[in-house]
Amino acid sequence: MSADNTRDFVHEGYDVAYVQEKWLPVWDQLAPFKSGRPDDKRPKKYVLDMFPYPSGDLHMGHAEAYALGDVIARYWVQKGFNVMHPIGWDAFGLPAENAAIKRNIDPAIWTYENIAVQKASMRRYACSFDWDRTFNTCDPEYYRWNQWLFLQLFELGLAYRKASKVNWCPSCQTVLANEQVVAGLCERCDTAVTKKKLTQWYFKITDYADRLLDDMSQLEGQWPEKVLTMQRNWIGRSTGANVDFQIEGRAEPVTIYTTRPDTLYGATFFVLAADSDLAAELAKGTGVEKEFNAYLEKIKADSDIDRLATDRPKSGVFLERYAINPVNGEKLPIWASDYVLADYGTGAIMAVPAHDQRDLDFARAMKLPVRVVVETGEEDPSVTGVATAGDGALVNSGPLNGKPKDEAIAFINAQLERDGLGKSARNYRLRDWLISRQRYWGTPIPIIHCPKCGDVAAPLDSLPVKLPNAEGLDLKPKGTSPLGAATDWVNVPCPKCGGPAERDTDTMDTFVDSSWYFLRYPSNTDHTQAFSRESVDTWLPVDQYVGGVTHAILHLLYSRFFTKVLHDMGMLSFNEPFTRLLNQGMVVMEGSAMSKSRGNLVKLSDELANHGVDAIRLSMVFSGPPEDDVDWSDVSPAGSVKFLNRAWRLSGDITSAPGVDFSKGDVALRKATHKAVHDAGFAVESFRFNVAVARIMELVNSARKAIDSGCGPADPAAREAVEAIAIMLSLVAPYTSEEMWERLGHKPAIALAGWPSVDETLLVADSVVAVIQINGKIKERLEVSPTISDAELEAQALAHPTIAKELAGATINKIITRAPKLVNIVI
RNA sequence: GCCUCGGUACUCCAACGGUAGAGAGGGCAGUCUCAAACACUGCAUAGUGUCGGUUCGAAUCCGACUCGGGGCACCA
Repeated sequence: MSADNTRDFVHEGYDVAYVQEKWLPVWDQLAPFKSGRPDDKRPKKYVLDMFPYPSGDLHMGHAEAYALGDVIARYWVQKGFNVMHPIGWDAFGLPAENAAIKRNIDPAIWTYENIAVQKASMRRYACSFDWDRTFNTCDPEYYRWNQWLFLQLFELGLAYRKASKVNWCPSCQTVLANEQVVAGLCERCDTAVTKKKLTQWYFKITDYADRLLDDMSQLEGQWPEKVLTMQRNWIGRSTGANVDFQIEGRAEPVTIYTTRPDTLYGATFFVLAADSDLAAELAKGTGVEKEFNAYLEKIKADSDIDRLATDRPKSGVFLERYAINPVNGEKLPIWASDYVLADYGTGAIMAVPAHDQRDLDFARAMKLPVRVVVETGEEDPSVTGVATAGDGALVNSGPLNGKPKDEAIAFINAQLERDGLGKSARNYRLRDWLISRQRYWGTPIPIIHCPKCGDVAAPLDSLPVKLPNAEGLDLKPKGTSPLGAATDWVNVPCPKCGGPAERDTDTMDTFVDSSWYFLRYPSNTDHTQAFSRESVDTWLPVDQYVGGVTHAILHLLYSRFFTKVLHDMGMLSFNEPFTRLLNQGMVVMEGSAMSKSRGNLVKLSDELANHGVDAIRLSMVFSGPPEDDVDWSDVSPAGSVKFLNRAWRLSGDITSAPGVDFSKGDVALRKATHKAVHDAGFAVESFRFNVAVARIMELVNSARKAIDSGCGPADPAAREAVEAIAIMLSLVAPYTSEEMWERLGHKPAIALAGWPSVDETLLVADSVVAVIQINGKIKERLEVSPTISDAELEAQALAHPTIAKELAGATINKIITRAPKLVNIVI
């Protein structure tokens, strides 16, 4: 038996590794994804993937995210759009610094090496990025504009410095923004966060709280509802009233914030945040000063984790002072407790234990009175221990008696305002964004501290304020910025008075870098400005943003904030940076997140080596809805390889020549083709990529059958089907489809072949199956014309022997007919 | 505790209020082979978390419950 004979039994496949090597240089040369050529008349589409942090090579998570983003970008290119699909690197940050410390090398070297590795991997992964638009945030040409933007915010009063108790990560040895503390732990390293009093730089994002909240109406239906909800929660707007209470023995009144001014008559005590200045002031000189100080020490030692425990008993100290309720003159004992937060509202509250659970818990712990002022019909809170928050008629409340909640709130607000005792107010959970970091590998804050002139902006012509060379600096975290040790760098003359002054030694939170990077891609090589107005007007806002839900609050909120600030500065014409958002899920293994320590890590490089790029991309896209997690143990890359080979073999079977007139082809197969193209396109546009792939698979099956036992390989419809398969497959499997395209007699690049146009007349089926129901139960099926009338279908149904038999002797009450799909006879 | 998304066959997942099964994985059988793998063909898996409601008709809409994921959680 000769080798030639055996080959007949071994089905042909293609050499994945060879094909990958074959096409890359061709694509480099053709640059099918270059955007913004001057004569480009196609309408624009900005498709953006969240840029990666360069920590080592790409992993499975990247492979999923970039596969999905690529399907979208390639789809719009096929649909005739001028797509900008850029990539860059979010290259500042702690991992580089930690790696540098460990290996005693410059973080810059580590970072740029990793970027080179990732970039090469992305190219091999066939990402449709426009490589002429890339940049890294650690390039001085980029972070210079971070500094410029900082100074603009400084000018506007939106960047300011204040001393405050801040979140401190003892492991990272740096401060953290509120958003970076998750359940009391450092977002990055899961270390318990402590508090530290420090003078730090902030961005005044709270000035934009209302707009960040209200403008979300524009994003409704375009962003995942989940993300919008998370942002709303995070901003946490509440409406209520500020009310002034006199304090016995103090000239100045104290203002409290409440969301329930209607319950003012139900206040039975008054609580100050124990760590507030006012609590210390009121405790001073009283008999309980010692006790108060001891309490203060105790709560300072408590971590955020302790504070967040839900079953934590209430604690506090009675200050032996009294506040006067402005509406009824009652004396309310003043307590200091840690259940009131110093930095929310005014750090002081009126306690209404009957209608607030926290106040009730405190009242019960301290044996303080409870007075019901809203009749909700529920049981007495002082008995049940459950505060009643519902609506009802007010009681024990003077002029408010009998009014329902909303009316009472309006009434009391008006009265307080009239009497000068208070007014309606809003509060937010959102705090200003702390941007200083005590680390090396970030953007230096361009401020010079002068003993005479104070905080002075670095002159614009001195930008970028470059990082001092890492060589010779001790980068080990020690709680103060490593930049402080670079004395030559730190000591500069004051730009205002020329006297000796010092640079700010902190660097910026890397979220500053990522808050505007999407504005830079369109004019990434313009080093005279942060971004060119013209290019931004052309390309922005981003039409489609793709990234993980982990950034639902941090990055997306900050980017929206920056966009609004830049809009107000007249630099942007739009308010919201990302028109549409897709959050992809994570890649997990056997139900849990992949990690080295868990021992369930799947290496992307291994998967690519075993199955090839296309099969991995296909597996990611086909695994399920994009927003769901992919469990790698559920997917079969081998199955993807099998399918790609099946599709590829079709391209070798076609015997007609390119350009053949499809309209002469077999109608049945043509219908299958046009339906698949129509449905797959619709599925892609609605992010149901797995369904789009299923439609392609169906067409592959139909084409296989048609070629083997139907119209045959020479029929024009066979070519039409296989060309459509190749083009649709090009979104997911670029190598395979390019190879198919060549075998079909076409020139590269298939990426620019154009999405097949759909002939609407071919979307109508020849016949459909109608069901006949009796009382909603299916009894028979009829093959009918899709254009059959209700009357005709009904007549056919009633005439059907089985139906007629079933109906014999029965009274027909009603017949529902929905031609051409069903008839339901109710008896 | 509050908010939110989800529960469909052995597995991953489809299904404008109208035939529960598109597609895939895994399984079995056949064709091919000396045999196996590949490939091709065929087959099976009666299953919409539970209870109720609306409807001629509910996986789909409504309510309650349950389980699972996610978010928020002393924010007055």
